[in-house]
Amino acid sequence: MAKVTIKEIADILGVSTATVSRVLNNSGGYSEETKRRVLDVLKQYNYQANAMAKGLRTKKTNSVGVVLPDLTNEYFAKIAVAIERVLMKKGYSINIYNMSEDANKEELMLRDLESRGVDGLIYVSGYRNQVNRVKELNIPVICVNQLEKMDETMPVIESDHEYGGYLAAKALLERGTERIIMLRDERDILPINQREQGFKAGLKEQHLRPLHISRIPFNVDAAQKEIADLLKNGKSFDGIFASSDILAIGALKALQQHGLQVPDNVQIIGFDNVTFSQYSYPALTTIHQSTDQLGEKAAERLIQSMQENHLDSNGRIVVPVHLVERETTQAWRV
Amino acid sequence: MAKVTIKEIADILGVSTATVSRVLNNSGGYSEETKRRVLDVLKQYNYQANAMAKGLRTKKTNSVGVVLPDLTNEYFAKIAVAIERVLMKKGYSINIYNMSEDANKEELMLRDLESRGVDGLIYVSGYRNQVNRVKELNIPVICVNQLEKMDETMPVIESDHEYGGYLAAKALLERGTERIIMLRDERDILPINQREQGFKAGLKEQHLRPLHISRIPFNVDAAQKEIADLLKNGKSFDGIFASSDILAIGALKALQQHGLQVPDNVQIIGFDNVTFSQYSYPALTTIHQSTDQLGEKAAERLIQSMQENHLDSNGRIVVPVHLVERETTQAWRV
DNA sequence: GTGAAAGCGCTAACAT
DNA sequence: ATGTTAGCGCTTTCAC
Repeated sequence: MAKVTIKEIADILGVSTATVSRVLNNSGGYSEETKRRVLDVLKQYNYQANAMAKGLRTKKTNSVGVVLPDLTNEYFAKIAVAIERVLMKKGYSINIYNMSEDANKEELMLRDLESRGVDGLIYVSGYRNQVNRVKELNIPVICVNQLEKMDETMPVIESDHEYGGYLAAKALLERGTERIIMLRDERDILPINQREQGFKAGLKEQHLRPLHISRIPFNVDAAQKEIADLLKNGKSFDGIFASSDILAIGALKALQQHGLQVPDNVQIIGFDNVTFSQYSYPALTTIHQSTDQLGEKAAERLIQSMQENHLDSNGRIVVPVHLVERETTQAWRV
Repeated sequence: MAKVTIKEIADILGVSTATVSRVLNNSGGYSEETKRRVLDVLKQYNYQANAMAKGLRTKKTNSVGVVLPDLTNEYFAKIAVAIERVLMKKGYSINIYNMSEDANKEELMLRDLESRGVDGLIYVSGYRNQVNRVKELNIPVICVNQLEKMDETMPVIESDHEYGGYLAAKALLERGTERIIMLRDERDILPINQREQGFKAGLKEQHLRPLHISRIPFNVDAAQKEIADLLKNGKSFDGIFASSDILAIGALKALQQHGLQVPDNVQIIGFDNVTFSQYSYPALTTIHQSTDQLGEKAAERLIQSMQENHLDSNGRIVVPVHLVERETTQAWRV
């Protein structure tokens, strides 16, 4: 029951700890015969290496940190799980640092990161300053969907937000809408700005512009209130592009409470394809972001960096997005 | 930049490592004067203890494991975050073990748990056998909402599932429904069984019984299909109690697609009060479970166990639930 | 009040 | 092919 150590295994076999260690690490320098004997006893006693002793000696912990803004947000949780799936297979375990949008935690996180000696870090949705502080740890860092432009040396994995916005504009136009508004997260962050850019570019191809762009806090209630206000003020529109499904859901609710039919009177396209978007009524048409690919690619890239033991980058990886057509848009018309 | 060690601090000050260590741990045996000097240099060099060296020496890691079935499920993520909030304040960091409903991972988790030497463990939604295996680690373990009856020595924090079911029945009856069906997770697990018990007890008080109980897989589509089938087969009902919001959402969708009005023709009550339940249309009436309390109480209790260094229990803690009335039920009728 | 030294469990030179 | 040994960074007796 008490954990068995290398020394005890060695004593049982009458060999040295070095031999046991060699077998454990497959580092060669022993006969097939000893290998077999050692392995047997190891298994028999269910030997489990002491990670702290090993880490102290080797300066490698086989663990990586994952920093994200909010674990209760399905989108981030999915990315974390995808990262874990890949890293787990390679023998790494992960420490999640849930920032809870709380600046105080940053200091605590940095201390913990340093104290525990993670071998690498994946920073999801970080601001430039936050990421720069983390770089001082001198371990490989990968960003996923960064919120501000990083310096050139930072490897980044991101969704094709701009093309997503473009797809939304195109889809709305093809389905006959003409007076389109955009509902966007008020924060001046890269992914949202890029979605807006792409969206405008899509409209511009048809020599159109958004009728109106609302900048609102990132939550359902704000979106609901905003659409209700626009309606109350007599604003007339037949299409909405929301920068996130969260906002689209709020818009949908406001329209329904105002007695408007979706998609007959107003069509809506969201962004992210969160699980719930398929269960609203009507089900939300949206731009799909692949959290799986985001997480997997980030993990693969980090593993590569950790093995090659270099910190610098070879640029960005852009993960494609696509339109998921459901019920808040009409059948294709053109 | 390179991490500074106790030895370096000691050399700078011309004292021994022992003295620095004593100051660091507030263990006394030094003058106020030295304390001040040591603290100064510590701060100046931004000293950060090496967690591995410390852990190796003290056999304490100041970390606890949190095992849960699925991180991408908001319910579990919220519990994890609540646990973290409490433990973080006490200087613990947490390792999340996301089982992804995958039995293979259990072995990996146990190895990792042992190897990293966590000081305690919180097992969320575990089966008896799983928890028993974990008990062999000889560290304090707390269960949250266990899926099967544990032995008497296991401390458990759980929602009052039974009373929740009772509340749902009472609410449905008070709002005039008479032909009530229940939609439940098909798995034979404690929380769901208890909700059913309470629900039946509530009906029985009015000398009623559920018209029908459907056992279905735990996902939206299954619920939607089940209600669609019942409707197709001419089953007539005016109230639904779903054992989880997830199922309630599926039911709502099926009713809407069948042209039925909620709550006019059919009233629905769910369970859990997941974030999304307030944003469905109409918004879901549901039984609220406090993930915050569940997580906080589990963490507090674990801290106590770890400090007292005893493994046994003092029974169960039951966290209250309550009805959250929204739009899938009618106004109170008597 | 302070220092010397041992040792936690492991790996990696360096011997043999 | 195998053993001996030093040491990773820390805490904790035991001396003084």
